[in-house]
Amino acid sequence: MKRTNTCNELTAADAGRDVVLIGWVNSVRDHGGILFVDLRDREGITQVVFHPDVKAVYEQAQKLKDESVIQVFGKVSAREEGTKNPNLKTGDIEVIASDMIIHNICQVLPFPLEDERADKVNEDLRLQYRYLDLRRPRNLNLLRTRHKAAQSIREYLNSQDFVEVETPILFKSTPEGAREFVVPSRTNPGCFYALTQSPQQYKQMLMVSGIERYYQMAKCFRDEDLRADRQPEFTQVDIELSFVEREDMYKLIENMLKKIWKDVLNIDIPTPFKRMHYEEAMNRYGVDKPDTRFDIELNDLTDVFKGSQFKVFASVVSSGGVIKAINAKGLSDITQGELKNLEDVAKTLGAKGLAFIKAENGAWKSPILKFLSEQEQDALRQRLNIEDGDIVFFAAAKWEQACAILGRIRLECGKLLQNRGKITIPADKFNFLWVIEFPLMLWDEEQGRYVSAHHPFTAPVEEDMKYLDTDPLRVRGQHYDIVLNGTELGGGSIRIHNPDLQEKVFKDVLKIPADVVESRFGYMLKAFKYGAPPHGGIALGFDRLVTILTGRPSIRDIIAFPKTQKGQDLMAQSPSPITPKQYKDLHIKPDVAEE
RNA sequence: GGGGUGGUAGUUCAGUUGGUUAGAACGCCUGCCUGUCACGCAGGAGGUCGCGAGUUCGAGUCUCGUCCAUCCCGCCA
Repeated sequence: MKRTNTCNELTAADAGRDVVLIGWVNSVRDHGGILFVDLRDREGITQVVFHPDVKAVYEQAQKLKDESVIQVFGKVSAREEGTKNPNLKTGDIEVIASDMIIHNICQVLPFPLEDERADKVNEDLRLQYRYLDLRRPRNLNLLRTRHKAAQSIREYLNSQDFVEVETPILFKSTPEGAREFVVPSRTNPGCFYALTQSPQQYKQMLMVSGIERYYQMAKCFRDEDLRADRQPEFTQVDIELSFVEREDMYKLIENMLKKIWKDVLNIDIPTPFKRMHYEEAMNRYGVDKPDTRFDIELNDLTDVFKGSQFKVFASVVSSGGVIKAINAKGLSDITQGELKNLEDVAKTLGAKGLAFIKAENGAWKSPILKFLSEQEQDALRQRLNIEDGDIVFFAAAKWEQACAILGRIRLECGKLLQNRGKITIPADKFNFLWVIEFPLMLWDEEQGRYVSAHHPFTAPVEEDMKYLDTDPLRVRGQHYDIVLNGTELGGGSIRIHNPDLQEKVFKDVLKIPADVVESRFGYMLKAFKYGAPPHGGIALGFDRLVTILTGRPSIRDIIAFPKTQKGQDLMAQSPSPITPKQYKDLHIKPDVAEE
């Protein structure tokens, strides 16, 4: 080995020992007659001292640049009182250098690596030099935390007799779901693989195989536009079990998350988690992944405005829509700019505007006040508990849309109130929540047919089975989402294992043509006829999980080599063109014609 | 595909109603300095103001286009 110790190890007890350290030059402080180097490896920092009496080594040291890699031979020396550095774990000692090997002189850095400054540097520059950005101890530790979380998950699932199985990444195209990355097949001209969006079908096949308990840290790929919490390739903790019911899944995942939080953060999270029906989540919080760390909730006022003189609301009600409102308590001091922002948010979700009532100095101020009758105002005051200092926002639209609008407004108000110090949304509070009883189907206006709310393999809730033909929207699925502080960590379901029911869902309910069903899912339907066990599973977004564990704002922070919003790797510069020969071998032709 | 924000020195930023030679901090280079730990001190170099048009006597500044990054909507069965 090139070293005797790492840079976090040496203490006063080691004084007098001959040691070898190797690492990066964190900083050089040249005092003319004496020179200090802070030597850093992944474990810590140790101060190395170069004296001019060891002339050759001292002169070498004067040429050192930050981030160069050096190997230092020397003797541990206890620092004299007054020269100790209490901020450093090894601050009681220093290594007096007697010899040094310079392994690599570092060029001038493209950006500073010191955290406070580096965090402000343009992300595209940092991504070009991702290896340098990662070298910062903070970022290196993010990868180590990620590793720790993965270990914790494996330990837990292994202890529960799960078998980790690797499933193919080259799968077949399933155009029903997300847009896919497609891979041309050289040996099958004109045919393409698709990279797995998730190992869903493979893991269900493993259940038919009889593996009973499967997991995988599965790489998944989706060719959709990126977000702060979305990358084109990402990792799922993919789990599937046979002979289980929903309750078993809840317990399994609760215990797993409990262990992760204990192992990584040393925090005990209480179990079991709360459960909330989809409809309740929508009605109270306006989303299916509510952040329950703060109290503002939606109210339904549809009945108040039925037949109202206020035509805008009344007409929405008469056409089957709803009127919903939230009271952002204490936010009447909202600025014009902030109000405008909220309005813009509402508009991006399809609202025509954002009606509000401000309660200030004992009076209500609102552009819609003149349309509201005495009774309506009284009803609002009571139902929404409107007091001085409050502001109420309204949404009038179809149920889902009204919920969605106020769900977003709720989150925005939460931020504004938090900035004003009027509420606290604690970052260290972990409100885990199961959202359950989702509808199995949604009506897709564009396609003019029912579509699966999640995926077509989800089993219907037993007692709703009877509505499958008559009123599919009324059928709830045996689906569950695990939600944490407003983030969907994952979701899963008990699956259909009856081939007749599965076929019925494909053909009769989802109206997928028989030949398409056959080509896309034929092997599954066939497999289910050979002894398919009842089974269910879940997939948790591992990157999101680690993002939350580390408290980072972006998923990119906890991925070693993340891609930009356009899906590029700025360091390796992918994607990139391929050669004409490659096109030929792959039996494809370039088409970069203008749209 | 749509909307917002940003792009000025290696980095982070400032740059007034359009007006002389575009500034600061850190970094870099040179010199000095024997106890610093974000060492200090003195001096110096460093710019196609993302790119391309346009308006103007004159554009970092105004207009249009375009590229890149980022946040959001659509999308993510």
